[in-house]
Amino acid sequence: MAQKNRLKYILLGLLNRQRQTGYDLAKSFDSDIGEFWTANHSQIYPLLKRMEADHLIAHEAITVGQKLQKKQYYVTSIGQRTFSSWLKSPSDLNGSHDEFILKLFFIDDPKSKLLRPMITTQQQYHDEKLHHLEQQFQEKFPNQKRIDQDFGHSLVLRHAIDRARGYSNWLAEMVQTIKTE
Amino acid sequence: MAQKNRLKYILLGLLNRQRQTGYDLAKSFDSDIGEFWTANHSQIYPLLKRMEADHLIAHEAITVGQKLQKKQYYVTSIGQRTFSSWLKSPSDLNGSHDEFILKLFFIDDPKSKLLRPMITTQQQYHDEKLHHLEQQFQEKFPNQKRIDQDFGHSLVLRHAIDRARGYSNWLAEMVQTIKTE
DNA sequence: GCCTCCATGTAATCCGTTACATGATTAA
DNA sequence: TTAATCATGTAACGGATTACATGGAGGC
Repeated sequence: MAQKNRLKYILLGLLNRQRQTGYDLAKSFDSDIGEFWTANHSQIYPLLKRMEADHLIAHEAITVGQKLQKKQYYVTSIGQRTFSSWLKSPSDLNGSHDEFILKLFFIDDPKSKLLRPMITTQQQYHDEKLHHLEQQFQEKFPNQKRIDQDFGHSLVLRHAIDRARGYSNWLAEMVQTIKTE
Repeated sequence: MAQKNRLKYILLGLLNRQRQTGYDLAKSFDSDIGEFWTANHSQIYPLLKRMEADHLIAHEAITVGQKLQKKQYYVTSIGQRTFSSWLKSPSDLNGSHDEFILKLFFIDDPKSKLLRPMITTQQQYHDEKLHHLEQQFQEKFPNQKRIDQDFGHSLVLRHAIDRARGYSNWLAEMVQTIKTE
């Protein structure tokens, strides 16, 4: 296997909100979800077929006008269980696509019981990561001379630290937002 | 084609610093560059062969001990031109792997003439992006009611804004750092 | 009638991960 | 002598992009 097939869960999540066609799903990646994830229709259509074969979704054929057939997909009960167990599973963020963000996107209810444990797990991870990065910086760039030797690397590492810090702050803010609700 | 084969440029960049083996290159992804990019040896070895066939790199066979042969790769003049023209080309960051960061990693000299134009291009991009995201937030979440309806989405969008803002600040700081040198 | 958008697919190709496979060197 | 590390590869598979391909609906 290559990746984790996160797209499958995105489609389940979107269909869970409302039944729609492959075309509609593809459009979502031009707006909303496209802010942090990409997918093409050529990837979506075959996947929908596979998901239907796996009984995660099903479709209803709808005729528009005289001839045009469109397939309106909806999530089966198996699909719903699959999706919700994915939401509860630990998120691995391997550098690029952030699975945590993705899961968060599908938590519509601010009072969801899932939120708090998800966030605290993520906080642990990010605190460790931040600490690791700061340690790396200390080790690799203890003085200005080293920074001048490896300038780009120092900038990138500093950026990674900034980002991790920003992430941590964002998580902390989120906890506050939930607390007051 | 699928991606942009950025790994090719990473390998060129690393080899440009010092000639080394595929094994050494693979190790880099466990430390330094691994902070923001991943690659396995099973991806690296075949790619090195292809790059050699394309005359971007060449190797010298070295015998260690009695039998062990290792291949020490180095960049050819064609490879050097390829690498430097990549450094100068516009960076597209399609959501996940950030090519700008990657390029920055290879700018060793804080006085490099490449830095300033690279940064200003990136600043334009990010200012636009930040503006776009803020506009999106205004449009989609004009009041608390909307936020409560689509809580996860609002959090994710807010995070994207935070991140873009952090990125912009980081770029601005970088300009300052360069200015004073 | 024509253009835009809706709607659905396949093919070719490349990228990337995991697993399989082998063997040499070196230091404890 | 044995374990860790060095060193290099291939195979299988799935993920993702680009291009190719077709046709209907609806508005002007």
